[in-house]
Amino acid sequence: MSKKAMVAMSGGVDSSVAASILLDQGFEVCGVTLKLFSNSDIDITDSSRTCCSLEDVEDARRVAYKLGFEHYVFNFGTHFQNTVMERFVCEYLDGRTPNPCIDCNRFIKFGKLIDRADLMGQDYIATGHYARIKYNTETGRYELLKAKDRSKDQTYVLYSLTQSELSRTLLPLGDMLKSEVREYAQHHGLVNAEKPDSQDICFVSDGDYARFIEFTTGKKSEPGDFVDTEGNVLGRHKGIIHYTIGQRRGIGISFNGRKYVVDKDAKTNTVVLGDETDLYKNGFIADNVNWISIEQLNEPMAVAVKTRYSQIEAPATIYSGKNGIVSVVFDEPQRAVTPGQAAVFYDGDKVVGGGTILKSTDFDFTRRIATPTRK
RNA sequence: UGGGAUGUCGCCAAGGGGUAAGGCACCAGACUUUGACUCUGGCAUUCGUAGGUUCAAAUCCUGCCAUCCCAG
Repeated sequence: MSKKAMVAMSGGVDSSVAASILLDQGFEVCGVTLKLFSNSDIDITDSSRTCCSLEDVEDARRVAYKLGFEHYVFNFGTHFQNTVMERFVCEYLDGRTPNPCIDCNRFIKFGKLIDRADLMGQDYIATGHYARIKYNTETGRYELLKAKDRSKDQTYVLYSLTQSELSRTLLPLGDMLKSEVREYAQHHGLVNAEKPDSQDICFVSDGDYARFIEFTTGKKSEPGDFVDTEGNVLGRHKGIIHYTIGQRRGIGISFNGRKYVVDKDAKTNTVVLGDETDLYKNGFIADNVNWISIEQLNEPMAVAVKTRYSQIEAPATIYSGKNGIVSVVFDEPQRAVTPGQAAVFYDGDKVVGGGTILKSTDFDFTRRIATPTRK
């Protein structure tokens, strides 16, 4: 009897091709599209949004119909609001910079969806992510590996997957190039073969996430002071949620050269501006760590770290600390390490694990102590 | 009121007779399943103002206006 796989279908090419491939491989496939919010609830009037719109559901349904398998729509709206959206807003208000896509994967696509798949007697869930999962017989652990198509690799947003989630997940596109996926879609006459890749935060219209936060909380963000690294006031900012570490544009004040947001302080509602060189930090500490290739970090380990989605990883050493905290020391200082963003540790192609950046640190090599950069 | 200095894009700023550099800011694209960064492109028919000299003036001359500094 063939295994059952439930494919999370966004309506885009990737997940559609993933479903088709599983069918080729002999799985008993069903498709599911997640309804995460309705545009009108969150003040989106632009009907061309590419996530959760009616067109997307229709695209997924048409692919399912063409390939001949069942298609369902699950309404995860409340859950999405209580986890992804809520956290997104709170994080920004606290002066951090969240990555909602990672939360969505953790809580929705691989959390809630697996629960639902269980109820429906499914053996696996599958998605159109570009990454690979392999079982290592020596360590007895499921490993998350980079995709064949390095330019599309999505291991960064999947670092939070647990062993049990990995054991139940199929990622059929891990060994394919994006161009091959598009070709496949064309040969099989899938309606969305030419559909543009999705991007930006799905629940925010026209990229104005600050407006979303203000709409959700019903409050305008509080203007405050821009200060330099010495604490001198340089001007007024339009609310701390509008800025993130490393940001240059939108400051609205001209200086001799380029200035960047170097730090934010939610308590004093202050945004610190400085030069590019002020952005480089020697390390950081992370919490909420999830280990994948190892069970736990017993001794310092040399890894390559990614502190943002589109970034070349940097060599570093990770040390385990108290309460599951991990401290990371870069071989070379790295630019704009931002609290709230995910840090993912790699050992070659393998994801060792990852966590959330708590704060950057300046490691003083002469004193051999890691100190917080600023308070 | 004397004396001095300065007025070139929203900000800073080159240019000192030959037909308006550059930086910042801003805008638009590209890149991107987060926020950013980055990249590419756009951005003064005009140089406080009114005249004059010249083939030609932001650049020289004159008046006026404005701002700043020093005196009293």
